Amino acid sequence: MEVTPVTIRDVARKAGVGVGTVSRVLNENPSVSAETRNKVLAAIEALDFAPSPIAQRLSRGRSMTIAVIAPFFTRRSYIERLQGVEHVLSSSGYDLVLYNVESVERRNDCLRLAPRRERVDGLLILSLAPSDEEAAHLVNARVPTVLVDAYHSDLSTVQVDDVTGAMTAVNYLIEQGHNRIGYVGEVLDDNPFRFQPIHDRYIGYRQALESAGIAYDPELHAQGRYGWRGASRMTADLLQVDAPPTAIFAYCDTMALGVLEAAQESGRQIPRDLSVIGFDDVEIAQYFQLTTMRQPLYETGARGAELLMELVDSGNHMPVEHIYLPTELVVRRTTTPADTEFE
Amino acid sequence: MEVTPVTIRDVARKAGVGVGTVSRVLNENPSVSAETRNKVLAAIEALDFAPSPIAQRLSRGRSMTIAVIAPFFTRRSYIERLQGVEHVLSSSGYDLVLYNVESVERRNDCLRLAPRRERVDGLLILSLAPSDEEAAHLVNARVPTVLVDAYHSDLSTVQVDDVTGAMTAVNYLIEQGHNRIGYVGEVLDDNPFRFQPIHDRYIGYRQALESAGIAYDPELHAQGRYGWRGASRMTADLLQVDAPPTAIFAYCDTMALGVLEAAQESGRQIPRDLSVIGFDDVEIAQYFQLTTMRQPLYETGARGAELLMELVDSGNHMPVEHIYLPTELVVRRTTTPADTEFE
DNA sequence: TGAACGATTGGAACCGGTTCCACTTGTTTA
DNA sequence: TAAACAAGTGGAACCGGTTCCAATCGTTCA
Repeated sequence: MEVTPVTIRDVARKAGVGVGTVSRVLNENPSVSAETRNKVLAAIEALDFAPSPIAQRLSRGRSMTIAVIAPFFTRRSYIERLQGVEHVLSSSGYDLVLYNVESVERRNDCLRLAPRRERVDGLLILSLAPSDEEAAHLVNARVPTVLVDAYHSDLSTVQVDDVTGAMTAVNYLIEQGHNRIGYVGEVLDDNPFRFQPIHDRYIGYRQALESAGIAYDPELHAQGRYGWRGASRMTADLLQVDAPPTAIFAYCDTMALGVLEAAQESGRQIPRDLSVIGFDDVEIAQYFQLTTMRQPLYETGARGAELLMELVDSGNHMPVEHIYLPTELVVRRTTTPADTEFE
Repeated sequence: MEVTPVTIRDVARKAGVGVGTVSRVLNENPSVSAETRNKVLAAIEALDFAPSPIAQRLSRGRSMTIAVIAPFFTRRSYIERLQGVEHVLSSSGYDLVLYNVESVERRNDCLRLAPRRERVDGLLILSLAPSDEEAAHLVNARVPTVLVDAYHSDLSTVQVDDVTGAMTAVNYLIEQGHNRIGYVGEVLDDNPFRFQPIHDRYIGYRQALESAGIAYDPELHAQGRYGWRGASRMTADLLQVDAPPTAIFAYCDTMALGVLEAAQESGRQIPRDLSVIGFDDVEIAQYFQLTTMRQPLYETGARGAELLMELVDSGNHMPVEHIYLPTELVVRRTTTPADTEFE
């Protein structure tokens, strides 16, 4: 018994109508009489017919597919954004084709090749900022594109204001009386994926210090990779300088975990001896009672997908839009005023 | 300036050949003379032509698409498996269409609707065990299907032996001299997604106790949901019974975190007062120095994808295969022999 | 009463590839 | 020298839908 591919013509024959009529029934075209519609529906039922999405795509000239390019590594924040994207896309009938970016070559491949032809109706890029050349290529190919957690002036974007977020975090520490505030962050100069927040949060840190009249001390600024392990090593070094920091702002919650670990290993108590503030508010931050900047991860993904849907529906004829979602300071138990006396 | 869709016929005209020849060049059919091939390649280059994947799919009768159905929640373990899947698929030229399952209805929708017609060439289902009826439906639709982290006798599967894994974990605790061993797990009787490990790890726990001659004590078995928060609450209760456990086996690392938290809140020191062992070995387990059963998450995903590729290439004519990957006990710092004296 | 009109409907053409059959040309075989 | 054969190529038919144009038929309007 072979699988018999039932086509729209089989249905037409069975129902005694033309193929156009069957197609109209499938597409809920109102100009079909109730009687005819019922005949067709009965035939569809009897033959267990389902239209071929591929044939529909070819004849409609739309792929009903959105490509999502994401570096989903191991990091929680990418997952949460991806969930927001998936949720919106799945309820709008588009297929989500996932391209994972795990190397810089693949990043470049994806940005160059994905928009080729009518392969996809839209492109949603997570966290990867295209170069001017790449952006021009995307615009030129007329593929509706939205960037999430990344910026380019020529493309619509959904982001969080990382500069302001970082400033808020550092300002909070300053308000608490800290003035030796360390920053444990990602490597600034070598950023092959072009992650925007790496740059912006550092800027926010610098600006907060500057506007409070605190001099930037390179000794209190550590850069490195490898998540919490790296952060832990960097923090260990940071805590050994002559005038160690009384507070540390970490680039992300994962790195904040490393900060906490190193602080404990150096015999410090949190928050008495060191205030720590993270960024992202991923789930584990709650477990550690970590004070952090919440950024609406799921929402940026969802909002980006919604924007992309609008862009696709408009035939890519919408003005470029830059959406910023607010961050929020979440105070938990890893921060405290400077010089607090504990019993 | 409109986007001009360049077709194979434009290329044929430009190169002064027939469309069949262009198609042959595209598909690297050897029966094209070098001279003709060069003419065609030049025309392709000149027109910046790229074949339409959709048209290829329609005429070839293959969608070059694999649907991945996954409950990717918030849990790290799903992500790691998904990464393995993505890696294999992306290097074999198939598109990965992601269906996230976040509710039981969506689970049922996906299992019923996804295999409809030639929508996809293959189906990879993560962690969701189909019912007999659903499995029959899948077999009947002749869609190549592989289950990862789930079992059904009629479908190929890639799994870890959870029963043995759990036994290994509990046996280790028994060898360490523990005989009051608690189990903090997921709810057994109400398992709407039909997650297999929920059942199997419990069985392993029971079998390990039984073969060591230790009576199962329902008071030491807590069931609940909501990740570490739930586990934390359950553990708090468990530690208040008359003869509290000296060791706890947690269903997964996330729940083990809750166990650790509750133990600390009850004033216990880990591992002196309570040994804790988890399952999965996700990244955070290293941070906590958690003793756990490592299961090869990435590898199960990758292996499942490879198996699916073989199945697809064979035209779905391969015998059903059940692959088991080994688990491994990873001893870190949350377990210790019973009655150890610490200075 | 005849023309004009709206509601339905059939089906050819089309979307952009692949594939197979027929045909040409040059070479080898009997 | 004719027949057989291989290599290379053109193009119609096809994949399974959608869409548009033309045709039919019962009404409505002048």
